[in-house]
Amino acid sequence: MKINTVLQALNHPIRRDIIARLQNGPMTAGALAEAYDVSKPTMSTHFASLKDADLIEGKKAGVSIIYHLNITVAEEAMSALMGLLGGSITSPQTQMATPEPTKEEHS
Amino acid sequence: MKINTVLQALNHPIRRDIIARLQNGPMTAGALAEAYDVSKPTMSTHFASLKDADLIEGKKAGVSIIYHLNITVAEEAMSALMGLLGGSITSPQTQMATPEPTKEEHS
DNA sequence: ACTCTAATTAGACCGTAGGCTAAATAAGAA
DNA sequence: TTCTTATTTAGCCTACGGTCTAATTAGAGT
Repeated sequence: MKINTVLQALNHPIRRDIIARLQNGPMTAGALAEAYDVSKPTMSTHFASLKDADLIEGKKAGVSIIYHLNITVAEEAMSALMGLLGGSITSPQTQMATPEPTKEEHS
Repeated sequence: MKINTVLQALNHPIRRDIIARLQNGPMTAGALAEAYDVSKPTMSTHFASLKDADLIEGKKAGVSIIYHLNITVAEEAMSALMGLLGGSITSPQTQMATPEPTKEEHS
């Protein structure tokens, strides 16, 4: 799971809303597309973005495609974000930090 | 707290790394800037993005500016993301969901 | 007042994300 | 096979994000 790709995917209101809807159960691409006021090709790119992040998966069902959440990756993303944002809760910041001497590769 | 702005802010490796560093304690803008291989003005825009999301706050200290994490907003962001990604863990998806009849405003 | 340092703002450039319409693909139905 | 429906791909356009250099603001010290 790449946190970068996941955050990229979450960084759009429609895509977040798709995730919220899929919490209630799988839906076809067409049914999802009807819920928003953008064209179907545009929705298709949103699906692609979410698939790219592995947050959703699509199964062919006849002529339609049924999308469902990928629970595993959603959980992984959560714990990664907890590591990022929640780390401060347990270790309060009292002292001034000093910068690393070397130019690190940032994730 | 606007989840949109927060995710926007988190959607860059340098900005995530800044947050990670500030977990260890406050740092000046200059000290943070030295840690990455981009220009200081570029770093300044990253600080602005994080400030816009209220994830960090800057205090003037003489000629420098000391940035520190805004724990409150980080926690709020976490619970918002848990609501988004973690909702499926408790309520498993078994049935096919039906689309909402009205074109809703998505958050 | 002048100067030095720290940080931001201004302005420009480039790449990519998000949107559209039109065309292509895939699968069932006639 | 041909038609129809569902979805994606292709091509294009616009807007915005990330980066840079150069200029500007703000403070502290001399």
